[in-house]
Amino acid sequence: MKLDDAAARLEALGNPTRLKIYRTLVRAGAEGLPVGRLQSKLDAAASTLSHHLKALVVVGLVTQTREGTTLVCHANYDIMRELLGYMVEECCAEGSCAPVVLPKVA
Amino acid sequence: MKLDDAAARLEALGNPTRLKIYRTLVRAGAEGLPVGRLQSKLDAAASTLSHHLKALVVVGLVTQTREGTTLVCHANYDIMRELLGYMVEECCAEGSCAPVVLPKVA
DNA sequence: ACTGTATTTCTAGAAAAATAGAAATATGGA
DNA sequence: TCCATATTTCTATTTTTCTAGAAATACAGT
Repeated sequence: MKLDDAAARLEALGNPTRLKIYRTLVRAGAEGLPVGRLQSKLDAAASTLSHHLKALVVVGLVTQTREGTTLVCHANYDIMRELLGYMVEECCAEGSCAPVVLPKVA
Repeated sequence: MKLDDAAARLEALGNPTRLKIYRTLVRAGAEGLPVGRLQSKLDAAASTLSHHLKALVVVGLVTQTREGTTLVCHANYDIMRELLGYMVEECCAEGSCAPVVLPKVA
């Protein structure tokens, strides 16, 4: 992952509303959640939510699949994995190491 | 870690200049780097660099220790660890799981 | 106290982001 | 085709961020 891509993804996550959206989708797992469901859960104006969702989709952290009249949103786990990898990459390459021990997660 | 703290930290990293600063510090390891060294490495105006560093310090991702006339900056690995943990926490709690496999790092 | 180096704070202008109402578009069904 | 529901795009306003020059502060040495 390039630095600018990583920065763009981190920026996308670096807003409370968007982080809440993303986490809600992570919790939802593979089946995802419709936009409308997100809207009621997060209690945001539809246009605002759409705006934030777009920001997450543009950087690849969220994907959307249409099911009839509703749009279902999914967290993209691959991109998240890459982003996490980027964040700890090359740790201490030029100095003594204070190792970044990654947390254990399902 | 609270959502707002996580968002603030991600936002701090979500700027190419600040991400470069942070990664440079991660590479530098435990001994850190003086502000001036960062400035020459990244070729930024001193005031701009100071501004960005402050943003990283405020959210706890970077710490500074004075050594005489120079300020040495260090990546805070503990905070990074917590942030990474937060990002994958509660994966799929409400749905079938597309597991987030964490990357292996030193 | 005076000088030099290191770094921050002040300031201000330009650019970008956040919010949300209103209008527009897309889909499926009657 | 017409309607209802779902979602986005348009538009505008307010707020925040970015950038960097100039001035100020901090420290160590003489």
